[in-house]
Amino acid sequence: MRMPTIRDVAREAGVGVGTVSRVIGGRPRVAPATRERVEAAVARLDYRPSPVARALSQQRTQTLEVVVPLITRDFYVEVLRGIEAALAATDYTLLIRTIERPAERDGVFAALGEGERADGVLIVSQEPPASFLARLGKRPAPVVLVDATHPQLTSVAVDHQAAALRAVRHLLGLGHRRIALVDHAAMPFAQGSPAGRRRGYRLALTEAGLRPRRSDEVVAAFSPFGGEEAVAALLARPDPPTAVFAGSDVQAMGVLAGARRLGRRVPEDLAVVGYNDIELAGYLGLTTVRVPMRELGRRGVDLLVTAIEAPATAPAHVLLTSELVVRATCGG
Amino acid sequence: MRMPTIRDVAREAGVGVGTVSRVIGGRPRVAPATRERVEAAVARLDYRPSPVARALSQQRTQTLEVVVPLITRDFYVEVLRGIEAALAATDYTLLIRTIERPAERDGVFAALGEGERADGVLIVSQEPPASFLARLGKRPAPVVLVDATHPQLTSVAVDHQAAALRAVRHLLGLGHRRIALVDHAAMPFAQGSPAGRRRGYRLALTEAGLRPRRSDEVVAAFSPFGGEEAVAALLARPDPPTAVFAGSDVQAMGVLAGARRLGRRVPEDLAVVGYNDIELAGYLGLTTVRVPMRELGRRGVDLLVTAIEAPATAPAHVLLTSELVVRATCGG
DNA sequence: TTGTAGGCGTTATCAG
DNA sequence: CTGATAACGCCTACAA
Repeated sequence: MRMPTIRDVAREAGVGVGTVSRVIGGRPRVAPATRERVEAAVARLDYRPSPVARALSQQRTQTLEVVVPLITRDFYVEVLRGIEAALAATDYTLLIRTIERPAERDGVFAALGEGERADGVLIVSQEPPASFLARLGKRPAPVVLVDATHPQLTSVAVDHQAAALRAVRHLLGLGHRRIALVDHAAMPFAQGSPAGRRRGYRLALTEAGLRPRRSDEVVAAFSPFGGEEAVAALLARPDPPTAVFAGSDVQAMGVLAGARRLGRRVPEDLAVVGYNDIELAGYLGLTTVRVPMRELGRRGVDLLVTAIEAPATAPAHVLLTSELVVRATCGG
Repeated sequence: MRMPTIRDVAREAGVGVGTVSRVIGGRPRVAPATRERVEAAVARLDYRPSPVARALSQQRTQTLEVVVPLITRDFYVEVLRGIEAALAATDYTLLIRTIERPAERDGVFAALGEGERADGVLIVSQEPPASFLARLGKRPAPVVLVDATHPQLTSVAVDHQAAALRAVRHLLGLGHRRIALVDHAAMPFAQGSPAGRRRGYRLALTEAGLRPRRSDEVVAAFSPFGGEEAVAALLARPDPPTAVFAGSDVQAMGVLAGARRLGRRVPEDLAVVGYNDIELAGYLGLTTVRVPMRELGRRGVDLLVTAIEAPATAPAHVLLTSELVVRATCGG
């Protein structure tokens, strides 16, 4: 019932363990005949090397750890898919940690580089806490930030500000002068995307000679309901906006439905632009910002694997670009 | 730059490694004063025990492996959330393997119980291949099937047939006599849910004295587009159905939109029932079958952890029940 | 209560 | 080309 070990194989094949190790490691310098004997013994015993023992001996686990916030959101799921896709080409395995509640955050980061459980870490949409950075200072381990940035750490991010700027400029170009921003609240430790979008939004208005109004920036729940509530409130005002830029397609979907429910036509009465370009967006004919979500994950893995395999170089900062996908809801 | 080991701590604290091991393992029988000295040394050195070495020594990795098909679908994401939730209470860690393409399947299962990389395995919505089962016969390892069943393996599943039966019965009770089934194709190695639903659908019709027609069973792409195409084809027939039972909420969403686009009112002209009860369903007012997706994951973890910690007992088979959530689209 | 030695399964080194 | 043997870092007897 015990799993056969390399020693069992060696005995079975009548060779030393070193030779077996060379054979299963696919290393050269072993006589063809010997190799064959060993392979036969491996097959007969159905031997499989222990990844744990190998990891201890080589100081390498062939595992990547990824820290990701609540995996419900399409954004993270897409990033994960990108990570998975990139991983398929390597022989690394994925260890996943999610931070669903802020309280979990400290524990997760404390255990993060913990005793080399993984060869590298991918942190998605989170700002690493100071304690973690301090630890890194002493024993630098390969870490890559995805959809976040930090001067000392390698990262792959998207410029949310530039993306929002472009989206709002497009609406301005269409003649809109009252444009509302409907976004979700920033996550406790990842102000990133909503903050960037807000800056881009304000900048676009300012550029056009308009004064951004705080009352046009609405924070709504991250769901269609949130979007619907927000648009209802906006349209109930004496001077309603003629366009809405939403911080997520999910909220944009609610904006669309809410506007229609109130008898407004889209895009004639209200133009709507979303963010992310999830699968649903195409179906809804939603004009939106296409964020390279999978690419974020893929590049993250590339950078991490490079960092693991190459000697520590200076942190790289990759910035991916988003593009505006014009469909029906903006009237462009 | 080297990570401190238990030996460094022992030297620093002026004790033996055994004592340090006892302290960090939280075991009793160590003098308070000694314990304090050791803890101080641990803090000073910022020592963290190596999970790899511990795993090798204890033959236990404190890791659970989960095999899940394409993580895009809400169903799997929800199951994963359930798994995560249950895991949070334990000190196990998650190793994830996805099977996006059928070709990956063999490789994943071949490497599955491989040399104790994990203490247990959770297989989601997949029928384990014969080769895997054979291996299990020789060296039984804790495995739990989620949303799938096998006589020899512990499992937690939902009765898709019963759920479909109930949903279609409901439509029949509302007076519908032409009810179409719009479902997606079964995955290569997991006929499970579409097959079960089809049986339930047919059974309900038969019970009501109706003859199920093959032409009323439409296989559509797993997307809103798929649902929309399917409903368009159905409504174009000379004798269109008055109700549609969809195999997923995502497709039901397309059915809704497609029907409306063709000028049909829902539920007056066409009743629609979905499946799964994803978040969007509530928003759309979609009547649907609530599948306990998170619960599947949670129970799976419970069963697995039990199997790991208790001696091998007979395989348990847990069957979870779904309920029909009546909202607006069925006219009930 | 505490220290020491042996073992967990591999890989790497180094004679032969 | 091949076989011992010493790490790798920890845990668990066992002895003191």
